[in-house]
Amino acid sequence: MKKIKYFCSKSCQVELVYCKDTKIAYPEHNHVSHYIIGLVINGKIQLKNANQLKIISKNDFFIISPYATHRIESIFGMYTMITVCIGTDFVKEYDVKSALTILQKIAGPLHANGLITYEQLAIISSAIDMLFLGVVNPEENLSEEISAARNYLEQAPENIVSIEQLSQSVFISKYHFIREFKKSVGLTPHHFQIQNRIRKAQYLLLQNKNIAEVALNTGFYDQSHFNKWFKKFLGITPTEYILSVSEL
DNA sequence: TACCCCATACCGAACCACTC
DNA sequence: GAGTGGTTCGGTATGGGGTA
Repeated sequence: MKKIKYFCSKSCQVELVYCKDTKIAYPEHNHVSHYIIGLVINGKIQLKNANQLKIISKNDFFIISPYATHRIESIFGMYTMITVCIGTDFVKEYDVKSALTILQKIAGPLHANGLITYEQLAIISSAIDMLFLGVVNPEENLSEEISAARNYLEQAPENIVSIEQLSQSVFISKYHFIREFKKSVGLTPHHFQIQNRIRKAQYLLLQNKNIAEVALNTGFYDQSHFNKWFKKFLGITPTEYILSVSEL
């Protein structure tokens, strides 16, 4: 089995990522429209979330709300982890039973192959339960200006737009804009834009578009730069990503 | 397709000044 | 003191070239 395996639905509303014996670190980022449930299968990771550092050990789980900026570091060596990403729309439109059915469909074979235990499956299920019970609520505390800029970068990350243009569009100075954006969103405008470009690229790659085409359609200058950022955010190259994806 | 290298432009953190 | 604008400068993303 490959070190990273992605399982996702056509709509990308439910996605499972299995990272096996890896040291991949994920830089500061957030997920704009997904809840994240992570479970450490083996080893330990360090999670920085809401300015708190936490050590997540074997069989510990964590839940990340949409827009919550976080970072994962592998300071304790190799780790194995399962991450379940559930779209906010999915949580609104479906019930916990639907989510657990999908989980069973994906994780069943992993369990059958001895990659996760029954207990670990149960931990993920209870975390999904918590999500649907509304225990986890995303915090939103944005000014109108920052919200508008964030929406723009979310909806059209491929557009080439400078910080200056962006700040002018919301009628505040660029210096103040960068400060306020980072304070509210957790990432600088540029990082947030790149992150959303990578998300869009993931989606386009699943539509069988070729890598060079995806690079250009997501606002990157060329494939070389696209590859660099893709690997920085996901730990693997676009080709490795395509090879590691199984659709449900 | 996946990397690497390097010069240049741009971003953003830190600091300071100004206004209220 | 808080909020905001301006400046500086180091870091890094970009642009453009290359090789395997």
